[in-house]
Amino acid sequence: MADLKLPPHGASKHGTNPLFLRDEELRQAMELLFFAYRDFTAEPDAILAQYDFGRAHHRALHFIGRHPEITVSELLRILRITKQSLNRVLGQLVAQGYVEQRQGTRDRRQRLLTLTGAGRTLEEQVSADQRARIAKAFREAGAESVEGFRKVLLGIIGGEEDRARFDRPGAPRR
Amino acid sequence: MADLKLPPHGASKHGTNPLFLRDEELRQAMELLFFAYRDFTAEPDAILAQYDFGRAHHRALHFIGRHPEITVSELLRILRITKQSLNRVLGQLVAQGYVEQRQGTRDRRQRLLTLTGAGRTLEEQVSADQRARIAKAFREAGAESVEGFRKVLLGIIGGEEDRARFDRPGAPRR
DNA sequence: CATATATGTCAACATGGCTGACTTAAAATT
DNA sequence: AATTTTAAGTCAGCCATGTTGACATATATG
Repeated sequence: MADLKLPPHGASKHGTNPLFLRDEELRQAMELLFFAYRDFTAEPDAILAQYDFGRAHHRALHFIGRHPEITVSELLRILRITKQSLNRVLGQLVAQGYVEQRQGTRDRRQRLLTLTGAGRTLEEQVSADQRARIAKAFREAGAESVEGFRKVLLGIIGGEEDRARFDRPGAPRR
Repeated sequence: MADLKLPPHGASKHGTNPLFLRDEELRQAMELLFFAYRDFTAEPDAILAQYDFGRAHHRALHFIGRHPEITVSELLRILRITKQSLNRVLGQLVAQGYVEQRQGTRDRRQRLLTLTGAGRTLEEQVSADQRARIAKAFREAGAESVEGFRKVLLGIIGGEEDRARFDRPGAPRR
């Protein structure tokens, strides 16, 4: 694969060889992901900077918000970072009153994480632009396109565990 | 927006209030983007590490590959990073023979960037998993879904300039 | 000729990843 | 009951990649 002899990647937008067309299609998709993600994160990053927080804080706020009483290990599994990295961020969020830790009852080793009121407010504020951006894109693209968007992104996600997070009750079974 | 009183973000998967349903839908989309991007970048990052390169190098390789003779300022505009950040990365790629710089002919201040053979080989290798991943997702989701995926991601991208990059000759005009 | 533009460079700093080593408390196993 | 495993936290240091600010050079443009 690495030593295929190919023309410059951008060279055959209108080429006749279907292999090149396919490559062009795939590389366009890569770029779509890059640009969308770049613009998707720009605004939240700017708002967070005012709180001396970064994208890492937002990710923690988001997933704690979505899963009240989430355990530290589950959060680590989702974010795929080390516990040292997470603890730095989590410590700040707890110290500044955005996240609460409670000892688990079934397993008292666990520290269950939940947003405080301030935490929910902050998350709402930080994600407002992202939600508006997605809403606009969904509205413009239409319901069918939204379904396609979901299907393709699900296909890109690697683990069955993570895909299962998006099972929808009323969705067509395929 | 920040002081709306909402239940925990994950609380109303089957709720009856359409506002909550909408919020849930939007937040799911945010997560889809997060997980897809996380898994999309994991493999390339691992391969690049063997060359003592990072994701920033990959982005440069990708866009130089897609746009041979791209100028530094155009690359900066795409990546939205400072020229100091780019130069660090670019310097390494040039020093190690993956990227060539040529003086522009029309404007001799410009340094036109192009991948060398080694650069193309490296980019091919690093992006192989990404292309395979997208190809699999496209294949499983079907052509209609791919169209929807494109439309939604285009809607997420902010600037008209960047959207124009994806104009397709044969695409339906809507 | 004066000014604006494209590029490069030096220095210092911040964020958020990482590894490795070690601790504590509680659960699970033997 | 003793041992081992697990969940979480901590300290120390490293690295990649972003930032700002100041300044330099060559070339294009008015």
